[in-house]
Amino acid sequence: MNLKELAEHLKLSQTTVSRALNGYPEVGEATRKRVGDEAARLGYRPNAHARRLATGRAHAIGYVFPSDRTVMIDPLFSDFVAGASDVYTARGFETLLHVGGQEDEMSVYRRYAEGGAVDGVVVQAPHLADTRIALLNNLKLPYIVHGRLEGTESGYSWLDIDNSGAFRRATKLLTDFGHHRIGLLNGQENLTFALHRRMGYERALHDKGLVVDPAIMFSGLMTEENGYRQTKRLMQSAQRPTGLLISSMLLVSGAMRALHELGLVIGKDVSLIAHDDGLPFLNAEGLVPALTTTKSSIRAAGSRVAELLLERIENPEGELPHELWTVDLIVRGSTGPAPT
Amino acid sequence: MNLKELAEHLKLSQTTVSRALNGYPEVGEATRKRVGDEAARLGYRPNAHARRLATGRAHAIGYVFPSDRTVMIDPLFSDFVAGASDVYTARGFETLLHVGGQEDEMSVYRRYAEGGAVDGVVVQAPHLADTRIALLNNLKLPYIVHGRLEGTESGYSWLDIDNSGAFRRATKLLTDFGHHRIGLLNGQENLTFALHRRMGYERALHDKGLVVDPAIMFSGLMTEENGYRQTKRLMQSAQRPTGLLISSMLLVSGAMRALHELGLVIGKDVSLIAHDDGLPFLNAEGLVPALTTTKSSIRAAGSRVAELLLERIENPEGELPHELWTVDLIVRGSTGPAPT
DNA sequence: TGATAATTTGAAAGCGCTTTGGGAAATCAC
DNA sequence: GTGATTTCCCAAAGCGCTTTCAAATTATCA
Repeated sequence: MNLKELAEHLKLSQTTVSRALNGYPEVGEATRKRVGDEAARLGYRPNAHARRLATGRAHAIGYVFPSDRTVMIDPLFSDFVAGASDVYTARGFETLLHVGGQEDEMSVYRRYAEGGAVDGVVVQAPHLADTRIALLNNLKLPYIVHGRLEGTESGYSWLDIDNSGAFRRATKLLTDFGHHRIGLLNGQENLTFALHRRMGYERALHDKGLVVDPAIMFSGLMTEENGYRQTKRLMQSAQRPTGLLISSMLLVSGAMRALHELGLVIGKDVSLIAHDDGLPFLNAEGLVPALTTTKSSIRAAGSRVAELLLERIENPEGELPHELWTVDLIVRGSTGPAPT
Repeated sequence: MNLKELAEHLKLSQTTVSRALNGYPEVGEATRKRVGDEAARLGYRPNAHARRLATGRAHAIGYVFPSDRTVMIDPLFSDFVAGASDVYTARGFETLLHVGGQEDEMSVYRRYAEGGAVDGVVVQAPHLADTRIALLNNLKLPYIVHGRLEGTESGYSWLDIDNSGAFRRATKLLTDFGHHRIGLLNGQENLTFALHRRMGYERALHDKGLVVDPAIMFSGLMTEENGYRQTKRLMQSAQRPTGLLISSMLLVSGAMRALHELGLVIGKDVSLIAHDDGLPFLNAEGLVPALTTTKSSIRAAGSRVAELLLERIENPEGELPHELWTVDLIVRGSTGPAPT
């Protein structure tokens, strides 16, 4: 069943049927209803590709992830995309996913733009030497960055959480509790989110006149195993920290394992604050003790990014949107006064 | 730059240029080279939608996930899709993703099929009352099931791992070690993979003449928290198990936390075997003690499913492919003789 | 009532590609 | 040299929609 057949069946022109179905005003209410009813009854579905060709709009958004596992390794991405998918579907957009492979990220963008495969893309996990933005500007492919570039916040649209502020507050909570030796288990610091977290952490230390000691810091893949190993390393060092800031729940998972093994009591011997992206399978509140966290839903961010991107596509000449989300600090049982 | 312009520039017809670019034989080698070179030089990219419209093939595969979180909750899916994406891109296919939202899974399939949006779909996580297969058969939309339906293995194409065999062997390992009270922490048993695992487990118990005790079994969401809670429940019950079979690494993560808390030594007081999908962020070998696992890479399965689906699309009349993968049992330090 | 405006419908062009059905030129057999 | 193949290329149709431009119908008003 295609438009032509439907039109013939209704004894109307394709034009009218198309208009009726797409909500154009130049069609009588009676006709519109008749067309709508028949289309539904016969199960007519417009051919997506024909529509795209005719309108020149892809009605699709692209998500491209690099082939090296550094980002994919983190299960965050599924929640992020899930949050967005809702939004797209509601607006009649498809979600295109591309993960790794031989073709590098840049040439995928190029292919997307030049072949008209998508109307826009979401840029994930910006890093320090990120060249994606420049390319996308060049290609005139609308995009929105989840996160921020380092150094500049203008000239592109973004949505980010206040990583720096969150970690600053978290660190301050610990210093206020009397901790003066606080470790940091962070993501790879060539990713701006991780860098910002470190900056917030260092800033809070400076505020209190405390030293920043690289010996009790870690930056790398946020796996359970790294959480375990690094926590062990830190806690077995000569001057072990009494507080730990941890950038992801997976790192925490390993960290807690290490602490248990060392016989250290969380919230007493050592205070823990983790960043919680709200992943459904690893709940900070369900731990014992319940974790103090800086919390921000990655799924909600995914949805909002999607909305902003669609707005941008509708109105390419408008202001470049940007949003900075504050992060909740939720104090639970894993933080307490520094041991004396 | 479109085909017409490229053709004019080359002083050739669109026909010839199209054929040269797509590798048809009716074009001279010299011409083909000239066309290819110019196309590359000018950065010509065929418009994907026009091609789809002309060929009637979408060159896209759909992945649709239900809106309830039961599947999405598990980060497996990202690795599964990542494995597939490689394959698709190499063959010029896009990956379409749809997650939840108002529209239910079934109507997404319908839309995909009737609107020609995709050439095929991958069906994930089949469950007992699964109606997707019937619908897809009806819609004549090629598909492949990752997993199996309950009761029948013919009439549809599938790729599955031998869940039943894996858990049977794992259970046998424990019974051979002298365990006769073995707990099971499983996924939701309306999902066939989980059901099969339980069947393998029960079968092995029967083989040894051991009773199947529902009191030391759990079926539900595979979250860290459930792993923790259920392990606590089991180990605090009157007749606590000396062995534990666990369906996912996330459950294990919680289980180990509970065991540490209870002061039970893994591999001695209690033996652990987990199913490991090869997720990069939670490594069974890195745990202490290293975990005995039934291991099967979900990423590899994702790739292979993709290949099979593409074959099926190329040759819709061919045999329905199916593959059953055996699962490795890797014995490490978390299993040992039953305590006396 | 006739002129004008507003509403409703249609014919046809066009989006950028693939592919059918030929046709011209080159090659071959004899 | 002729006719039969083979090789290489092209014009034009068509995929299923949207949208422009124009026409037909109905409503409005002096």
